[in-house]
Amino acid sequence: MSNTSWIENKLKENGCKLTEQRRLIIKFFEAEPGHYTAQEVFEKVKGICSKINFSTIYRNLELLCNMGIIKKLDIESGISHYELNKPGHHHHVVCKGCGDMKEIDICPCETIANKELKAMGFQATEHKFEIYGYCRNCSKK
Amino acid sequence: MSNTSWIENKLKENGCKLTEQRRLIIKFFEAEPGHYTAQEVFEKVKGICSKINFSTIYRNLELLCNMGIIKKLDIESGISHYELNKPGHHHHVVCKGCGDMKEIDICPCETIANKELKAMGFQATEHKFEIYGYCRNCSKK
DNA sequence: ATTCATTTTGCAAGTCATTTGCATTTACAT
DNA sequence: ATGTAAATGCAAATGACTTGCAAAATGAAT
Ligand SMILES: [Mn+2]
Ligand SMILES: [Mn+2]
Ligand SMILES: [Zn+2]
Ligand SMILES: [Zn+2]
Repeated sequence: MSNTSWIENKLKENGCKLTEQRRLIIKFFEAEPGHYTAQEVFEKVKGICSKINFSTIYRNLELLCNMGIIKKLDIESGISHYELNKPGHHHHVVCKGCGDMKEIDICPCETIANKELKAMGFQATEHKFEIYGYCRNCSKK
Repeated sequence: MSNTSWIENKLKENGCKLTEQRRLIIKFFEAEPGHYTAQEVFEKVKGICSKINFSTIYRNLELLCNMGIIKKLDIESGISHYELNKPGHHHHVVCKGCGDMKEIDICPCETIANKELKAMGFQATEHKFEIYGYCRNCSKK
């Protein structure tokens, strides 16, 4: 009766093996919700399993993305962030000062975009909405 | 009395020199409005000025971005697109089938996001809003 | 517990877009 | 025509990410 998360069950169901590395990556996302780069995941897991390799991180991040367990965010040009894939969806407010990423639930598609899309015969599958600027702390110089 | 564009004037005002390469890059964006990768700009300009180098393309794209003449778009993970920076701003609807990028003028910030941002004391400077999916042609399989 | 097919890993090397250092060339004010 | 700052071409470097492959680990079947 280990405290196996739904994630680990989902992996098993799909014929994936539960390696220490994989467990640690998952545990990290579950224990410290946030938006992380592959580098950050690597460093965190490396603290516990020092033999882990970067390619293992990438391979597992991709696997977890494909299974819908985590989500890849292209917030910053040239570097991906990953977050646990919560039900529903949300958008981000990103501070260019401290890098903090807050989440917002307002969604442009529900309110304004959908009718425009229908008019142009476009089948939308996903969308991105991010706001950049300075948070309260960073803007008070 | 050459038909010098406002862009070339702006460059001169800032002490930039008008090289053939620079002129050609600008002319391309003006003559064929669209959303281009550095590669695409390179190929187009190379057709006229065969000695042009990729680093010249990148250096000029950055320069033109910094001067607000063109805009860098991070639509696709890992590859930047550039477009002429029109007055006002707009957003994009991107077809995952044919790659076509249509522009839309509806803006989530004007209608919904601004009050939320004010409430959280966030000073927004920019935002991104993109919709992905399949255009009329691509979705009729 | 042992066996074994299959999956996963570590490692090293490879991509690919973009950047950088530097010697040479070019633009343009004088 | 000259001088100087700016820009270019070239080659090498970067940095995030990917891939091939032999060795190791997992877990289902004995
Ligand atoms: Mn989030
Ligand atoms: Mn556009
Ligand atoms: Zn949304
Ligand atoms: Zn907008």
